[in-house]
Amino acid sequence: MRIATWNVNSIRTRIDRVVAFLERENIDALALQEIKCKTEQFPLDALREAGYEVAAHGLNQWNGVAVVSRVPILDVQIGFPGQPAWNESGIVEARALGAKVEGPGGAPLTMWSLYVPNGRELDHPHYGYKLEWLDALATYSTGVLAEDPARLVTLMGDWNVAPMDSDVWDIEFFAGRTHVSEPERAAFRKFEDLGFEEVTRTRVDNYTYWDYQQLRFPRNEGMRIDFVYASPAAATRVVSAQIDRDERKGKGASDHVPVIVELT
DNA sequence: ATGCCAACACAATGTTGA
Repeated sequence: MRIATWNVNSIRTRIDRVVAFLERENIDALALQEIKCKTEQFPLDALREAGYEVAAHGLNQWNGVAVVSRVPILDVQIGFPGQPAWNESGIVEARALGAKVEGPGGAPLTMWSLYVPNGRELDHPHYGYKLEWLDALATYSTGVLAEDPARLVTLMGDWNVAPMDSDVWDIEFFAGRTHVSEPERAAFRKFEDLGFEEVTRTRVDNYTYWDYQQLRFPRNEGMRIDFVYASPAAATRVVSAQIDRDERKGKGASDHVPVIVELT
């Protein structure tokens, strides 16, 4: 079974690229972030024609997450228990959707599509929100594994954290900025302590994001911030991972590219 | 060989992203 995650930066703008990607890469289930539309605005028709069903959650033009699947979606969770609200609004943003799908060998697989808050600046309230958000996700994930350690779960998406210096094109450029600070990195690493394994790091070496500005892609000045954490049982089923760098090319590309994981 | 920011709402700019 082939699953993937992709910050698509507007599903309505990029629906054709998404359908082409699913078919080209033979993807069974795809976690999307930044769909940038309300749930009812999600373009379903082209995906249905291609044989995919959709679980989506979008409140407005910001954020928004979804899972697109050609294997049956058995259950959907909007947000995770304990997910913090964005303080300035009090709204629990559309940044997490869990879809239980018919997974490898028919075993249920819960795919969490996650769009971790950006943080903006180190002294901005959004940064504290980001750390709280990751901590709350870790707490929830601890409970999930405690209930049943054999569960197949993937925490996949745009983590907005570059865990290692080599995950950014110039660590000096990021001095004093978000994504590389130690608290963010510690919050990311915590999932390893809980028993999750980030399954792409050892299998593929590439950036997953290049800014639209400053010729970042032609110069290969990117960031690695999209990851797939797998529960212990899911991690043992991983056979390969790839980063679809070619998706960043050409007119109408998202600034992120898909990360693909094959499970057996 | 990828190319100098893009998407949204809303109607001229403002917000967000990383």
